[in-house]
Amino acid sequence: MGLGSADTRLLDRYVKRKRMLKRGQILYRADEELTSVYALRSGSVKTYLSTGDGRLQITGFHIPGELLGLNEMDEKRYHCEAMALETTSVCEISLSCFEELVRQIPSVYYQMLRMMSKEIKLNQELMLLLGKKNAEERLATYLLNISRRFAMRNYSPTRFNLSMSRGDIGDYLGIAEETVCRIFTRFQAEGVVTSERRYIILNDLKRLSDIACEPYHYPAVSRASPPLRLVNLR
Amino acid sequence: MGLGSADTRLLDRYVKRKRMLKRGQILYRADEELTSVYALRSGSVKTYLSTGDGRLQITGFHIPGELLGLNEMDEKRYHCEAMALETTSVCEISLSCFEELVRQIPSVYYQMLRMMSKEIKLNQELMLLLGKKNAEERLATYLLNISRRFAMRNYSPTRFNLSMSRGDIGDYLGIAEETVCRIFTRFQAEGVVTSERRYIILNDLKRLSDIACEPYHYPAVSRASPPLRLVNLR
DNA sequence: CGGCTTATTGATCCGACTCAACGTTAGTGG
DNA sequence: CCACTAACGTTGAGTCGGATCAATAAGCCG
Repeated sequence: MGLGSADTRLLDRYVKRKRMLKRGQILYRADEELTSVYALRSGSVKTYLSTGDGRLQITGFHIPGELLGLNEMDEKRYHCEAMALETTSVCEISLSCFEELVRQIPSVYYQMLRMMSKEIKLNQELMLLLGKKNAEERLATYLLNISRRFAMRNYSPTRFNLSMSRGDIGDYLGIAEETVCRIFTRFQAEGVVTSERRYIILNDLKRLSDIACEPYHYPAVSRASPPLRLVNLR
Repeated sequence: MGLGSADTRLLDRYVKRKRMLKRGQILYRADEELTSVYALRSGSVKTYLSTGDGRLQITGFHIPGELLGLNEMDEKRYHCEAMALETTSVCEISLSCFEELVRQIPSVYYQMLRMMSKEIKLNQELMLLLGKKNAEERLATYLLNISRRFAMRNYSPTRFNLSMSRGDIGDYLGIAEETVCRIFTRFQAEGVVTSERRYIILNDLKRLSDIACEPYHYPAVSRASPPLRLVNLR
């Protein structure tokens, strides 16, 4: 199902160059022609869409191992803008090289479908959140998603550092920065989480699940197949 | 890029059976195993996700020519529930048949990527709407999207019948049914639209674009490549 | 150390929700 | 074909969650 290590090594030959981004630097802009796809090696990236008058909606936070730019097959043009949240390293793979790769390793095609399918699901969950949940439910849902994501990578599901600001969280959850703060304070007062700026401890996953209005999953159940790794991380 | 008519005829052999649905009937449920994909022939379908306590978010309205169930490659399990909005006819294609088809016509693979890519873009636009737009902007955006969709199929972009109720529109736009009504009334008072229950006339596309906070496109510019037709319609 | 970004808290206000009532339409069964 | 009924659409009144504006504190980077 995944690529073997031989495939990974083969891929190394296709990698054009590594790029380092500092916090706030832009990887690509909306409407720009799609020339490359990017594999994230370290750091993190936000992608977002904006209205004509400057309001923006963050559509996703991306972490090492993920591939950026593959959702754009339809028009060969980036739809979102992508910005580094911290010092970030990506591998740039030119589109022609990537297409050559797909010819050599056809299973990548199927992997792409799976990745896009997963993205669609994530997006739909986010729509449910944006359309129907209140601010508390939004933040609880968000913290649980982060937690699962860390658990999947064998990091602690209950203690972690966020790479995004309160404002970014708000722009992702469709609420104001101030509301994010207030609810962090409220959760802290109730003992559900401990938060010291970007360092977060989740004290009660069960209660968070209740607040988020989601069924409770015991942490670190990673029955799902591992994500596709196109590059060696770090 | 698209399938030829020979391919379409070939596909006919793979179509297992046609299903007729009446308004309110369910095509598939969330968490059900993915056994078939469905090509919509006539009518319309809504897909939606729901929270544990019954709130729901409509993730899309689907019209003839579209393929349902292809977003589920990741876990081979439907993620949304799909319900007919009116009397609707679909072609059921079993998953094994579809996989056989893909082997015989590899271009379908690429088409699937394009379709999913387009869906991701639509979903992201909807996220921006849900996260950052007010009720007026939401309804204006919605009416314009419908209009473009009709224009693409050579129907009138300014006069049409909606197949969904006010409640459905609200559940799609993340606002209450009553709010949808009020804003229809307001738009009507301002002369931007004329609405007689589900029959809608858009009197001023330019003004709608301004309200929606989107750049104005002259109607019926369909430079985009036509959608994939897997079945003959009607 | 100084300037800048980020985080937090308070006060006020408003858009949209909820609840409720009522008119209208379409669908059903006799 | 008509009467009945349930679903749909509309409008009003009152309320409230979260936005906005504003001020201050706390880190962070050069």
